Amino acid sequence: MRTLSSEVAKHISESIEVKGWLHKKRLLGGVTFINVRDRGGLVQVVIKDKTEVEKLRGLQIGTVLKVEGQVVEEPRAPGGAELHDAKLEVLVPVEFESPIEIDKPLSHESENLETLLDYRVVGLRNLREQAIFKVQAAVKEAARSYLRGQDFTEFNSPKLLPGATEGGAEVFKLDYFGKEATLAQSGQFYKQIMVGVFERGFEINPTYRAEPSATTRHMTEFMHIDAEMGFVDLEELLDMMSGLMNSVIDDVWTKGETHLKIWNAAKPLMLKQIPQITMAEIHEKYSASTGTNTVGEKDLRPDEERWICEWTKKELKSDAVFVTEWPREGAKFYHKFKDDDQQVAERADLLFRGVEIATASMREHRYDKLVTQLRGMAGGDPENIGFKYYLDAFKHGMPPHGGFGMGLERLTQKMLGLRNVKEASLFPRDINRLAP
RNA sequence: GGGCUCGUAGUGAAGUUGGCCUAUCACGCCUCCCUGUCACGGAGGAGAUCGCCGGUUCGAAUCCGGUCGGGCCCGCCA
Repeated sequence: MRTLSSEVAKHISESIEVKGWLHKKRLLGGVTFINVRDRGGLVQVVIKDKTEVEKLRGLQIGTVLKVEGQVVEEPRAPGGAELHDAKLEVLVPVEFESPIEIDKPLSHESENLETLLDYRVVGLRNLREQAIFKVQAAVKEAARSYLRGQDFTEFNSPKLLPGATEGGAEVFKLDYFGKEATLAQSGQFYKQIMVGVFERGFEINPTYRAEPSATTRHMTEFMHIDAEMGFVDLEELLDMMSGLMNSVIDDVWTKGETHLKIWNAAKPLMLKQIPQITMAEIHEKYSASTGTNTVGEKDLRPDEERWICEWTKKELKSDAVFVTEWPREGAKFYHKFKDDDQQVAERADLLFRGVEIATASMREHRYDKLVTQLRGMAGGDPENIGFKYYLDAFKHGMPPHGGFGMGLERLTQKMLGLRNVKEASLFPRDINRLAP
C-alpha cells in the first residue's frame, strides 16, 4: 500500500511504503538524507545502511524510487516526520544529469527566460514552478465554480474556423484539405451563439493570435476564460465580473495558501464592485500627473495602464479597475454603441495590477444593425460562410447580451507577481518558440 | 513591423579602455572524508575551441564588419 508524502506524519511508528522521484540527496557519511517527491510533496528519508545508499550511486535526480521504512516523529524533519530503516528499490534509474537544478529556485530573470523555458520539461518538477500551475488550476476551478453558481453552462467551441474573423488581431492561417482555415482568436462568435441556447455560457479554452508581439504580456497561444450572458446591460455584466474576480481571489487565497506563499503573493486589494473610470478621465489624470499629453487618444498606452492601476490602488484601495467609455474608433463590428452616443462603445477593459486582463462589452443584438456594422466597420460579407452562421443566430432572435474574455495566464501572472506572462504558461508559444 | 540591448563550461555569473586569460567564481557532476542534513560541510578532479564567420593586430573573450539566436520597450492585444 502506497502512502503519499503528505500523509506520512499520520502514520507514526508504522511501516509504510512511498513511491516517487529522487528530488535531493545529502550524503553525510554515516547518514544519508534523501527527499522523495510525489504528488503530495516531499518526504525525507534517512538511510544509514551503506548497502542501501550504494543503490543510489551514479543515479541522478529524477530516479524513480520505491521506499519502505518506519515512520518516526522527528521535529528536525520537514513535516515533522521522516522514514527510518529505509529499504530502497530503484524503479526507474536515471543516469542523465539534470540540465537545471530543480531543488532550488530557478532563475526567472528575463535574460534567463530562455533557459527556464527550454528545460521546462524537468524545470516544472521544481516545486516553485509547480506552485504556479497549482494556483492556475485553482483559478480555473474557482472561475468554473463561480460561473456555474451563476447559472452559466460550460461548453467547448471549435478552434478551427473558416476564414472570416472578428477582426482586430492577426490570425493564423492553415491549409484545411485545400481550403483555408484559421485558428480561433477567441470563442467570440460561438459564445454569442450559445446565448441563444443557454442564455448564459462560458468556456475555458486556448485561443490563437498571430500578432508579432514580443513583450512580457503576449503569447501566440493563451487560455481564454470566455463568458457571455443574455438579458443584461453593461452594469450588470460588470457586476458579474466583479463577483467573479472577488470569488476567484477569495477561493484561491483560501485553498492555495501554500503555493501562494512560495511566491510571497500578496492578496489583491479588491472592492465588492470594481471601480470604473472612463478612458477620457484616465487620459486627463495621466496627462496632468506625468506631463505626457494623451488626451484624445483612442486607447491607453501601456504606461497609462500601469499608472492608473497605481493610482487606483492608492486612491481607491483596489488592484482592479474597469476602463469604460471606449471611442468608436478601434471598436469591433459586434460591439454595441451607446443609444445616446453612437461614438462610444459599451465596452470596459479590466485592468489588474498594471495589465489588461479582460475585455468586456455589450454586443449589438439587432440583426439589421449588426449586418450594417459588419459591412461598414469590418468590410465583411454577410454571405461569407464564416459570418453567415453567426448572423443566423441573430436572425432567429438574440436578446440584449454581453460578455467578456479573460486571459488566464495574465491573471495568474499578476496574482503571483510574475514579470512575464510566459512564466505563467506551462509550455508557452510566442513568435519564436514552438517547443517544448 | 520599429527602437534599444545581450550572447563566456550543464546552470548562474566575473572578466570586455587588446598582452598579467594557459579564461575566474558559485551551483551541479565525478572520487574520497564526514552520523541530523534541509542552499550540509571539507579535500581533490573533470568540464568552455568565450554564439558563428570574416577582418584589424606581433597578439582578440576584449576592437571592427557581417551573421545567427535571445531579451526589453513601442505598436497591437488577453
